[in-house]
Amino acid sequence: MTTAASPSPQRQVPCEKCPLRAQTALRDFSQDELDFVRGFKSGELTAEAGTTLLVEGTNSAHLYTVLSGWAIRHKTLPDGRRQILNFVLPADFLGLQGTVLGEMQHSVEALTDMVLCVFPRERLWELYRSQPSLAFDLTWIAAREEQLLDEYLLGVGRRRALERLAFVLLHLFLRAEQVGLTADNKVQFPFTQQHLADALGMSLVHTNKTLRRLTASKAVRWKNRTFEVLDRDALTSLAGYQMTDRQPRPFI
Amino acid sequence: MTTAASPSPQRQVPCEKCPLRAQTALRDFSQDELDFVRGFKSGELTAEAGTTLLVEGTNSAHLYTVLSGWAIRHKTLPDGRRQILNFVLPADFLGLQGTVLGEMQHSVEALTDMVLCVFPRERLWELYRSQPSLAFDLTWIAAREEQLLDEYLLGVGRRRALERLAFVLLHLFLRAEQVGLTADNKVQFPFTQQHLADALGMSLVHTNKTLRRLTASKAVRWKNRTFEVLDRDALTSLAGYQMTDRQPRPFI
DNA sequence: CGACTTGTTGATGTACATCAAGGTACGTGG
DNA sequence: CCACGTACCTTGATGTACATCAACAAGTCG
Repeated sequence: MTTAASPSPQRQVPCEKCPLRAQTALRDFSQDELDFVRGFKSGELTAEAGTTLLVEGTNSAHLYTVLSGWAIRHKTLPDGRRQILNFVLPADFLGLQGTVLGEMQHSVEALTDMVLCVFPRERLWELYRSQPSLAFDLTWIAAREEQLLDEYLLGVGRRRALERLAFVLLHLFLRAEQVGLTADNKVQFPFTQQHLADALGMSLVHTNKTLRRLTASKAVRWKNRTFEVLDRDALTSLAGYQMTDRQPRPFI
Repeated sequence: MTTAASPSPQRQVPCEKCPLRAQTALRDFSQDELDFVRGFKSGELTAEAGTTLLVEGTNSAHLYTVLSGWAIRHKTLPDGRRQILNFVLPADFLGLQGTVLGEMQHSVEALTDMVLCVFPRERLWELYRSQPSLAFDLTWIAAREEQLLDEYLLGVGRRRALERLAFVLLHLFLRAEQVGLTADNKVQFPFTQQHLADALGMSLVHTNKTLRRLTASKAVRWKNRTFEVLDRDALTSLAGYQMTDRQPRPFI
């Protein structure tokens, strides 16, 4: 029962001062876009670590942009086996699938305390009518997510444990770096080895053994969920290759 | 060197008589949308079985809607291991990822002779400016694709061989049914067990053994790539559950 | 010319031996 | 108590090897 670690204590951030906007990896908005988004935003949501933000099988009236914090997107089989589909970081957009398909087909769970920007789903149509560039961004976001899933599917389907682990850790590190969550080639990951196992489609024990093999290679360190990249080239080569974004990333 | 089996011999189908439009599973277009699409369409592409339509790592100037035929979307690791990301059927849309992210991150290969509707990628922006409903459809399509990948990732990561196979076969059968490619609970699948193996993330041998176990269950038959569902409930239960679309499907 | 035989090839089916990954159990350490 | 580390055994999945079977091409014979 920790209290949420909001960036600025209990005051909503006005869109024009959105902390995400400082990120170099994100594209700039025009004044018109900014005005629209300000009107579109209906509030902020502060969620504690452990909260389930979206539940598989339910409808959600909202769309979210993550302002701070980490989450996972996951699905669970009837008998409890769980697959983490991907990790959610600041600037990520949540809930599109629900808009489009009715009820959510996956759940989202906060790994840390989070702050999210909230948009009312029923007004999404206005966005499409009046803001083609933002509409395009939403498609962009969905397509990028799809690309990411392609990559993960390739990994889970065809890569061996060590490559798969190296790939996912490298990818998470790069994403964290993009949004300024790294320092000194280190990140504080908010997840346990069990989470990693669920993302990799492997058992906890095997994940542990593989992680041990990986650290033995001296390319990385893992201590108390602090992940440190010692030799980025070595890690990249263990992972096979790395994914890169080629365009400034939009967000809403 | 077979000649393509076009639906109507060498004559381009006008959009208002698009054969896909007859499908009940697809939504209707307004006159305005129809007019736009007619102008947007730049031609038709006939591709022979075996052709690679889109190549990982290259840019493509076009977007496609599949009018007829089957294809696979796949990725390959440097050492040749291949993962089929999903199967492409009539009414599917191809190329969005490329628009949005620059070069394609996956390849698309025709499994049968195909006819595709071609749209110039550089005019996509007009669609967003003047046709918000079609823009929304594109987002819908991307989100639905994402949902599908979620499901496949869950399967490859967490399901056992038999469930996974049952799930994919059931899913493909249902998709084929939606576009009218089944009769008598039978489909003529255009792919070999090797393709199935690459989609499931398993070896050919194990796929074969698993397929044998599945047919032994009397729920399905598989003979010369003809797939027959004998007991849909049994198959569904082996698969765990089935995916269903809840809304009329758009297409462009 | 047409029917039959032979050779080739690609897709399957099955039998091992082997190995990567899973599962259980029981440690440690914060 | 929960996350992590490891040992030990089990098992699901792989890889190799080889047999079967149908489709198809080429050549042969009546």
